[in-house]
Amino acid sequence: MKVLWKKSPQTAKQVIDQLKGSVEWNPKTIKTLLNRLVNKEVLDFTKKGRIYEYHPLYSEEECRQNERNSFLKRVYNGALKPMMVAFLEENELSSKDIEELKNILDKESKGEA
Amino acid sequence: MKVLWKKSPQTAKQVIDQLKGSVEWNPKTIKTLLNRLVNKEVLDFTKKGRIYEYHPLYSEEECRQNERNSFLKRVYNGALKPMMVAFLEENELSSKDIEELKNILDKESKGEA
DNA sequence: TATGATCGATTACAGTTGTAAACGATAAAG
DNA sequence: CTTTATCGTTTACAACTGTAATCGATCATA
Repeated sequence: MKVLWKKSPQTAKQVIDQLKGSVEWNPKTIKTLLNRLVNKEVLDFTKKGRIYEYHPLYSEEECRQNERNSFLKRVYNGALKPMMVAFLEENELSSKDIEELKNILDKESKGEA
Repeated sequence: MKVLWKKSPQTAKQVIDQLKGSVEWNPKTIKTLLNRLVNKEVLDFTKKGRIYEYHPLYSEEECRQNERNSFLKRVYNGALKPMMVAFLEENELSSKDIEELKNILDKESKGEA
């Protein structure tokens, strides 16, 4: 539902058109979802005549941060390293990515005396 | 609900006792949950007389793996490196952990020629 | 101005989850 | 043997989610 993160504000019709092709939802369904997101206070809108322009109340990065924290807590009880190890062990990374991650780790170890 | 991962099999009563203190659920509630987990085929049981001993059908690590994959896909569209970077940037790691992670990364870069 | 298309709001309805009580069978206690 | 406590099973019910149709108002069109 967060086609609105790519561009905002957008009217319901615009959102529906965006989603056409990517998912197979009835336009009615999308209206309902927009409505519910407004009720949950994650979207807001401004009236342009009788038409609403919707816009997100939270950035994609804010949501990701929430997701990261809750995932880490729920699945790993907050233990970061074991989680990192598991991800590293089951996914392949390009050597470039590996270098970049090592650089970040280096910076971290400097950050704390 | 996965006190059963720590020790299994266990009867409903044992599970209830385990949970006493950690969470505030009515024993009835716990029975319901056990039942639903059996229906969802994530728990199974063997009858000991009229009492059931429950045991998990999937290991904790199997579930974690699922959680990891769905999280990575859902929140990061499967892109591992950005996810790693975000986790590293918002959490502190001990220098020991940092070293260990770097070692793993080293091994990975050797693993692929 | 009457009519049909379109908007957002309201209502629908099945499935899942949180939280538990009621029910029927059996084992334990008197 | 009767009463009571204890099992697992079934039923309850509200909130939330997936998926949409309907309704009342308004805008566009004939």
